[in-house]
Amino acid sequence: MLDFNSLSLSDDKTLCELADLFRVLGDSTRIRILCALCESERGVSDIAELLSMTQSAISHQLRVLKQARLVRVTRKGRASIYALDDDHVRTIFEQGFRHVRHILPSEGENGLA
Amino acid sequence: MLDFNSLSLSDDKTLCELADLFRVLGDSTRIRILCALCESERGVSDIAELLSMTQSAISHQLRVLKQARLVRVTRKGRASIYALDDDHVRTIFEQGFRHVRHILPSEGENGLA
DNA sequence: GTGATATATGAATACGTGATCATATATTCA
DNA sequence: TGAATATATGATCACGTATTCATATATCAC
Repeated sequence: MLDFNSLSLSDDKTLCELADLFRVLGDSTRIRILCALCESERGVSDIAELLSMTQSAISHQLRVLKQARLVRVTRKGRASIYALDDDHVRTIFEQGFRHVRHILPSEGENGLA
Repeated sequence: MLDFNSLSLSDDKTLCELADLFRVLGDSTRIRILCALCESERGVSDIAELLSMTQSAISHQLRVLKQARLVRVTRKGRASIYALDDDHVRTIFEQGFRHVRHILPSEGENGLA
């Protein structure tokens, strides 16, 4: 557990970085990209085809995800292979899903998924 | 652990809800409000003063946070007291911080906080 | 009831941003 | 080298949204 007293309002820089992280996650295209990468690493055009979007749109979004340290790239020939930067992203996702799906309707851990 | 195979691209509705949740978290004002509420429940004008913002701006944002089920309200006299909806929010924050602060540089759980 | 206080809300505006189009860069192969 | 393929990038536009201002609603004290 982290110490949330350290999250006091004085630490504005960290809070802005946190908001920035969530802002990057707050777009359905980027979420779908990350989901695609949860399964396995992929090239740009593969992702574009998976999501039925243009290569350009995906490339632009991958740039955003890379800047946020959420994905990493490796060149393989003329392809850029993108992957989740670490398993961290999965954990953030997991908590988000718990909220969205109301696994914890109000309090208590008795899952009624 | 959740099953991330269930996060396949077919489940677009859930993915959009997830993006919506993160979008709400992706604003520094709302993050600061939630942080203020991490400490204790508070009235609107208290929050406004804490963040040096207008009552109106805070009220508008609290509405967004309420719609996202991130905060709940109780009336006490003429004051509306806002609080985190559940401890869930803290957990989501925690994961976000872990990423921002790079507590896990690449992999492994050995915290070098 | 009136006045004071606390919050909510609607309209307007300024700003950020996601997708598109055209084009540039990079890599492989002949 | 030149053609083909894969990706990156800059400009533009349309749209969403955070804040402000003015005002409405609600609650308490009298």
